[in-house]
Amino acid sequence: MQLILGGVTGDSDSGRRAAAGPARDEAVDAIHRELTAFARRARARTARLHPDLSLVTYSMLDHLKESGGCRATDLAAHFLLDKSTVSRQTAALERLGLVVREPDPDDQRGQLLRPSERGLRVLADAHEQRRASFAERLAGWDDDDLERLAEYLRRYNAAG
Amino acid sequence: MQLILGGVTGDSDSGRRAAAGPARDEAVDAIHRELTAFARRARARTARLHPDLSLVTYSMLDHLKESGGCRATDLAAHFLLDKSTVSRQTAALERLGLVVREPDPDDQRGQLLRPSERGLRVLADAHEQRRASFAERLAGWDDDDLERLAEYLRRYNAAG
DNA sequence: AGTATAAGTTGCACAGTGCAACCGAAGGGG
DNA sequence: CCCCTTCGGTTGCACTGTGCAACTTATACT
Repeated sequence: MQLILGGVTGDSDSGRRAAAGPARDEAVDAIHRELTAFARRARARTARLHPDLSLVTYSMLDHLKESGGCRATDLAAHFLLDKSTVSRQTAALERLGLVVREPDPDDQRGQLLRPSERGLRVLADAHEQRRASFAERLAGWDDDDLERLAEYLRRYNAAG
Repeated sequence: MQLILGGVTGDSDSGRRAAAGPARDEAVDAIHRELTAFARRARARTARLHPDLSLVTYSMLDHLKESGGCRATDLAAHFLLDKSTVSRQTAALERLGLVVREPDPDDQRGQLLRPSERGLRVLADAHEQRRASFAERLAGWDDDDLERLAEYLRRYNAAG
């Protein structure tokens, strides 16, 4: 997923950046508040959409697909989770038949995790449900605004 | 917290809005992915910042301050949580001495919840910590971009 | 070879959550 | 005026997600 955008002032040489001030503080506050509000609701909402696929397992399965398969340790690093948590979630995904394990050819200690056929189908289904829910929420938005918001969020998360 | 902004095309009469297309789908996908990535990390991060004040209790305490005091039921409605969850979280806040209960003068069944003196102090402290962490993350951002992002998020959450 | 390191699993504890059952106080017809 | 409903709140129960620590096994390095 790549976005090629113009118009977002990511070039950090603009003279007005990082100017402390009340307006800026308010913007930071608002971003803080709205992002946490989103975080709070996301968990509750996604739990209802697809019973077998929580927010976490969905994200993991998605990452396995996007990365073309990786080890549990890589998942833990990517999602900033403890390896025990990853171990349990991947075990659950395996029990559901959504991922398959194969020995890592490069390192006999590790296992490569990949989505199974069924995993890919369930993922596509869940993805479509979620995308539809998002699209509905964003229905009234201008294309330019959508692209700017997408780029802002990518920039924000990339910084962390 | 109010932001008065220009430049955000919230007027939904623009001719290019809601035009389905691959670019728009990619933007929606990216927003979906980045927001969930944020949600995933927010919980883990905020848990470390202030041990007594989780993301949930912090948000509740903040809402009690901003609303000037409200009932548990109001918190549940605002945060889309079960009343039992709110009951437990507010009980925890009370045990910590961060909120006080007083009988609701209008309805003897309910109790008004307010931050205590100490609650206000702890809240201000936690707020400052979080704001600093956010400000650091957003240090390289142009003021205009910050305000646009804040407005986008407000608009997004308001729609839900 | 022997030791340190890395991947993964498992036991344990704990927070957050929802549902259902319950209690007590208002409130609204009969 | 009394009963019955409704509403605010608490508690018991179960379940998920999580981290830490201990352990197992396999690799890597000196």
